[in-house]
Amino acid sequence: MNNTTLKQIANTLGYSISTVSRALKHHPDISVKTREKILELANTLDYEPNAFAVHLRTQNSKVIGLMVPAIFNYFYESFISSIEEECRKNGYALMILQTANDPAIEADNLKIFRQNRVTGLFACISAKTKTLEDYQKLTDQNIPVVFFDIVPEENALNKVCMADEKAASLAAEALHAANKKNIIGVFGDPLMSITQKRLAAFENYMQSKKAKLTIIHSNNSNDAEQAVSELLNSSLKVDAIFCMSDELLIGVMKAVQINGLKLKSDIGLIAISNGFVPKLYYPQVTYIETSGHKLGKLAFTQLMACLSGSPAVNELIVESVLIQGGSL
Amino acid sequence: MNNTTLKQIANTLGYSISTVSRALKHHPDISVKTREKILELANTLDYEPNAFAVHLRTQNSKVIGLMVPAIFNYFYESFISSIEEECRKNGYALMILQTANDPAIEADNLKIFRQNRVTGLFACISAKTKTLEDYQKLTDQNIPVVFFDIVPEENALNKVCMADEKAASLAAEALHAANKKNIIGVFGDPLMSITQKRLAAFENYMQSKKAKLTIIHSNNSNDAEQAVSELLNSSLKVDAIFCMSDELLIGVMKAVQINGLKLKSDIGLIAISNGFVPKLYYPQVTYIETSGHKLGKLAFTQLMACLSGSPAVNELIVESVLIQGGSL
DNA sequence: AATGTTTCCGCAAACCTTTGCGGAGATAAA
DNA sequence: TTTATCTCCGCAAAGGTTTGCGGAAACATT
Repeated sequence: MNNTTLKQIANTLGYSISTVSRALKHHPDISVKTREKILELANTLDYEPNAFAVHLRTQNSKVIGLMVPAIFNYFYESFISSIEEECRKNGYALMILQTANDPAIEADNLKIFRQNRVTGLFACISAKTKTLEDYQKLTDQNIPVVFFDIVPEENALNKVCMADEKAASLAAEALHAANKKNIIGVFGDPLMSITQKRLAAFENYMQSKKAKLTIIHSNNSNDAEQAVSELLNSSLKVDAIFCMSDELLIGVMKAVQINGLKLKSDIGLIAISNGFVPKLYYPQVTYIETSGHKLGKLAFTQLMACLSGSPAVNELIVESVLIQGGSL
Repeated sequence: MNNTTLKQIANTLGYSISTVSRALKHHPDISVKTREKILELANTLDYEPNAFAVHLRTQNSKVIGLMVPAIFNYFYESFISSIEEECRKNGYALMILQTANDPAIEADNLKIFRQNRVTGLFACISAKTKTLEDYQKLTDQNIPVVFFDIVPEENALNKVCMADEKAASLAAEALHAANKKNIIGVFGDPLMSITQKRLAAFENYMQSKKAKLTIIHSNNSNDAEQAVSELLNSSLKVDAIFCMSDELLIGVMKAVQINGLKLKSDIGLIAISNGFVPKLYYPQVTYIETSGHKLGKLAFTQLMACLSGSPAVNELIVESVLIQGGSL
């Protein structure tokens, strides 16, 4: 572990540590000649400031935390990818932890974030999170938290999320425009606020158009496949399916393929999605875009605003847009 | 930033800092009574040790670095997810950076890792990486590097990767067993060693079986879709397709669907894959599994071995296995 | 020649924790 | 009573950096 330190440079050159430190960051107090000498030696010695010492001294970690249920997820990937990009551009490092939707792990993770004195945190609460007090501890320590995607109900929090109601009603609108009247709606865990919002908006629109709606709730793609398959083989008349997420869409597409149905001619399909899954099929599945990438940019901006002392607590929304495929 | 420190606890209780420090980690020198008092106060004050101070003092960061071309990738996700799991279990935090296959960004990232004095690093070199000297700087500082998936040619390095040759010949074997004779092989960038290995093994086996082979190289799923579509519509006789990666498989499946072909009856298909993409379709695509998850576990074990002082530089291989679908 | 300004640099404290060493008091052994 | 052994705790240094303040030398101004 022969890392070069300021001290080493200072000693070999006969300057003080403070002079070296200042020279390295082009402080005007240091003469050009001295600076050059110091920079040169630092360079040949591959000097890198010890981040721990810097952070300890400056009380600023330049590390941002990110917590998601699972990295391995069509939506979060693009969010993460987008955040990482912004972090690097702005000189932050990114620390990522997964909760696996387990509140115990979630609490552990928050502790790790606190220990590492992250500058800020992006958090997607696990579906089963009951209390926010562990998050509160962070904000008590002036560590801003920006919740994204799956966010708590409470008001006085920073949140960025998709326009859930809007996305669901856009989908409903598209189904109506395509003259679909007998519809299966595939939704996720009824306890999640995201499910509730999307379901409410979807039902609301559909009722106003007098469509016949069959709602099912599935926790994963396998469940969705099973449930939809059963319905398709029952006496129920179905002319279209709506999926509230990519995960569920995968199951539904499996069911569609297994039953030998052709999209559009045999059955209509629309989903709320990040875009990756719908494009795997031909014809492409028509979807309402919820861009993790855009959400990431927005979340980062919000966190930066918090860090620069903006007191405003915000709830920001990324608008959704209909992407035409060939499935409706 | 009212973080509680050892000093605060010590002062309010009238003990010295060292006593508090020891009590908190159950050092036998401290009496039970004292320890209890200290633990209690620490608890109500939500004391968390300042990771920077700890790391600075102990010279051990407990942070592990991970660098990939892109997080948003079917293979790397599962690798990352697996690594994150192990890290958390072992008390390490994980710092993730993307290279976007840009050597300049790659160098920047390595600098960030050095500054943060990561305990170890998992690295997947970008396709265009020319020199390893930036990596060398890390190993010079006793930071072990484990290369994974796309690894340098050099010998004296820690590497974990898939059994590339074996995977390709397994696929070839399966094609032969299914009596396929006119085959399109879809491969990636011919400059990547992973492509070369897989191609060589595949061609080698096929030649021995006198199969008619048409090889194409594509850089992404769109290219693959285009190229395969053209071939399918040409006069070429084709009874099966082989894809060396998930990315390419997506394109090929698009072409298959667009041309209205049925897997197995119209055309055979086999891929080397992580498993996620093949399972999206029905029938499921038969594939040779290259598990990012397993690779992650292996890589982690190897890094731990390095950290515990094992001098052995290793090249480890994850064996591949055929997963039967319905596409052959 | 005396005073005021710059220019350039070093001192030392602070950030928070860990840990070797030593020491005071209490208990046990002789 | 003296000596040896424990028990429990504090001192102080170290890890690498940043930064307010002060000071010596050089220069410019009267």
